[in-house]
Amino acid sequence: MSRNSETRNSIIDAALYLFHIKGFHATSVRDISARAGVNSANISYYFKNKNGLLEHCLTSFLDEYLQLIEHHLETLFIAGPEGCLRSLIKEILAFQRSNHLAARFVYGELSFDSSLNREILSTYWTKEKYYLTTILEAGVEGGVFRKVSPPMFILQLKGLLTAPLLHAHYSMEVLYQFPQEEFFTAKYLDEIYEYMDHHILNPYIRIAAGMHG
Amino acid sequence: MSRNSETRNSIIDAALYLFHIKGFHATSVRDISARAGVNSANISYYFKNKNGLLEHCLTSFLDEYLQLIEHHLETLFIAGPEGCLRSLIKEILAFQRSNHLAARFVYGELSFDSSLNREILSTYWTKEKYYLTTILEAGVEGGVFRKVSPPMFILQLKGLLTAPLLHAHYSMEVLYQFPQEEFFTAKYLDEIYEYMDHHILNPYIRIAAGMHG
Amino acid sequence: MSRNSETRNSIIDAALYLFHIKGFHATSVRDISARAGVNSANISYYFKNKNGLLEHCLTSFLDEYLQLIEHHLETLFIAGPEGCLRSLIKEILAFQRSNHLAARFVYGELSFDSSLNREILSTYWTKEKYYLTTILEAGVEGGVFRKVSPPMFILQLKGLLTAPLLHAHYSMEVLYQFPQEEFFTAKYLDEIYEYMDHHILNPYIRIAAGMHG
Amino acid sequence: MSRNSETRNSIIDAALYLFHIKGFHATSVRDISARAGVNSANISYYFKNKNGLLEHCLTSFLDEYLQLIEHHLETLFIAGPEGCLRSLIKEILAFQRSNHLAARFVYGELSFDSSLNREILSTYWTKEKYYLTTILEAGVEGGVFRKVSPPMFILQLKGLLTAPLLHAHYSMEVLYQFPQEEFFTAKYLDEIYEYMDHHILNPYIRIAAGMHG
DNA sequence: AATGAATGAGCCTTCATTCAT
DNA sequence: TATGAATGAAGGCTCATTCAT
Repeated sequence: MSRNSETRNSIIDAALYLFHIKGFHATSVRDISARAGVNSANISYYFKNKNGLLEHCLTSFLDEYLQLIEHHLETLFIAGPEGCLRSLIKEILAFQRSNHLAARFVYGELSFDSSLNREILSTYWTKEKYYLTTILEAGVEGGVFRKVSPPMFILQLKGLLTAPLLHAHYSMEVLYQFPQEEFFTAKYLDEIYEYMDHHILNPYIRIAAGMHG
Repeated sequence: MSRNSETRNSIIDAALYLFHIKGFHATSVRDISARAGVNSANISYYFKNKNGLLEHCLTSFLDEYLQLIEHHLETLFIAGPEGCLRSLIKEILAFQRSNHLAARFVYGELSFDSSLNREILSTYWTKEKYYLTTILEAGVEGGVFRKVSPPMFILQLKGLLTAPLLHAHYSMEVLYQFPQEEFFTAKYLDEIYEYMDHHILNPYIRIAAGMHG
Repeated sequence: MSRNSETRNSIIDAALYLFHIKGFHATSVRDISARAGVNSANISYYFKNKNGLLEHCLTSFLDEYLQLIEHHLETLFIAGPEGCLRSLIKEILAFQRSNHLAARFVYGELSFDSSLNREILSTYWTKEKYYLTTILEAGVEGGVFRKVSPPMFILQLKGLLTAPLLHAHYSMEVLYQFPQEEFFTAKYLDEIYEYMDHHILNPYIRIAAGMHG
Repeated sequence: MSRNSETRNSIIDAALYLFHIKGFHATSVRDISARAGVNSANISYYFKNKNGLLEHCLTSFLDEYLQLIEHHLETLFIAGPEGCLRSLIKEILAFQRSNHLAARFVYGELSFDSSLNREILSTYWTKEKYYLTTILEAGVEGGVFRKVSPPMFILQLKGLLTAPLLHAHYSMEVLYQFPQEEFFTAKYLDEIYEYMDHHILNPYIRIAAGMHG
């Protein structure tokens, strides 16, 4: 039951794709195994059951995501709160773009109540919140950020960061914006920067520095 | 097959609740009929099938939502683009709060690919986009709004407006913000106003008017 | 879900036959439904699941069996302990013969450990033991029975009564005795009577009465 | 494929235990291999398949059992029919007690119809019947036994001998008799002796000898 | 001698739906 | 209008078994 079997990987790939397209509950293990080109009993073999496969998809995505933030936090003292937050946002967008299958599915499936999800996700999001709050408070203390309410800010930031994921169909088919394209991400990043500039940067400093219009 | 049978209504209530809790695919027709206290054959009788019930839930929510915008658009010439947009945002938040069962489920289910959804939803969202764009362009033309890209703005606005819905669990269990409480909605509205002020209001006018910090 | 649907009855008949032939675990719900000529979902519909069907077969057999003993006990004061026990044995053999499908399966399946069986069966057997012990003790007190140990006697009696069931194949294919035939039952009943005469009847009374050689 | 591999033995032990607890069909190959602490492919390797393992368990038990009777028959001319039968019964009870895992399972599984069982078992039981009949007929001819019908007697004897096995749960949980304890076996042996005395010993001889009350 | 990977068949159950009443 | 009976399809999962190593 090696961690790097080809069968195992093909199952994960198929699952990510189908979960993201149809959602977890609308995807059958037979769907997954058919797409992976393997026998469906392998899902039970490698992940115990369908939920185990879900759990693996969730945690492996979230592990990487948290590591990204964690590693980034180390730059807080070098880059300062503003630089740190700015580059963090950039990297999160990039990360979501390169992992958009998992990302969309995690955020989508997340809305629904499942004890499984809740237990797993709470842990991750609590850590994420802690990291973000740390950056914010450092900024407020140093006078570079306004005195924002961290939860309120985090919720809005999350809304902005995940909008291209959660409204992907809408974005593409109604707005003709294609979140997967590099061009879009660059533009969208600028928008979030601008939001950030006006919303949490301390205006006096901003004006003093003559930054960002 | 009257439109106002008690049986019919109890089915809708049960469906909305369960769809929003577990999602469409994880909810069985028996779940719904059990919660509604009626025989499951009634679902076929009133809505043809499970998809018909879904369709009804989607469209009745979206109908009301679109009407809200539509009616609002009529105030465009009286209140002006800024006032119109401002009060529209307020009403959308209020509408989502009082219809949060349907709202959360519509946006959640929306992420997934289903020919049904696609057909139904595209029509609505296209109209919504048209209305919002109308307001925006009126504002830009009148000089009260900056020259923003409507799609980009709409996507961000959507992200902000739906964040309390789509990240409801996260909001409550990690951030301790409770989107259903009136207090929250009021505070969140202010945040969006502030975002709007900085993000699309023409800065010269803003400064001239000495408005909003 | 009426208690007397034809579908329901055909399922029970098929189940009893197959359980007794192949045993519970070797019988699939498809086997049962195929033999009953109904859709396999009906098993779930009428008995919740395969275990529920088993449980029904067990309890309905045991209910009838216990009632038989219970009704019989009422003759204790009329027929006296000896007559009562004698006719009880006769009726049990007759009952087992006319319900041999259920009987063989209940005693056979009983050997195996299943929390289900244990819970259900214990209650019944405890009652059975109580009834038998009542008869025995009445006989001992009245001097008509020897001072036998009730458990020991009951175990042997059980062994004798169930032998034609539990060793049915052996009986038929090796010994050429056919427990289902009336002739066999009559002969076997005599054998048990004889065992009873020598084994628990008080010898002094027996000799005095000049009974049974 | 040596006959005495440790792996092989651990499989047999695990199988005997699980077959006796859950029955053959309720026991999976994985259950067995897990309990034996070996890879489940070993079962194929050593016994061809699950049925082969069953077959081995049956035959190795029955071989030993038949040998026991066979060896015993040699004492017929020394000990005489009564002594021979008496000590045979004693040894069968002892044998069943020390092999109760296999014994209970063999008799339990025996009830069910399986071409496998039938083929295997018939041979053994036929031999057993032959041996027992030989003893009986020797006794009848010598005047020490009454003219009993061998099949009838064998069936009853079998019922009595296997009662503690086949009604093991019942015996322990309802009657509080524990067949595995030495004390029980001794007491039970006496009971069977008494049955034998009254049931097949020629009464004149018995009275003349003044034996056994 | 023994294993882990992989399979196809089959398991029990639940599903959405139909239909006579 | 509303129901209970019944169904065929599909669900997730476990099974005994094979095979290369």
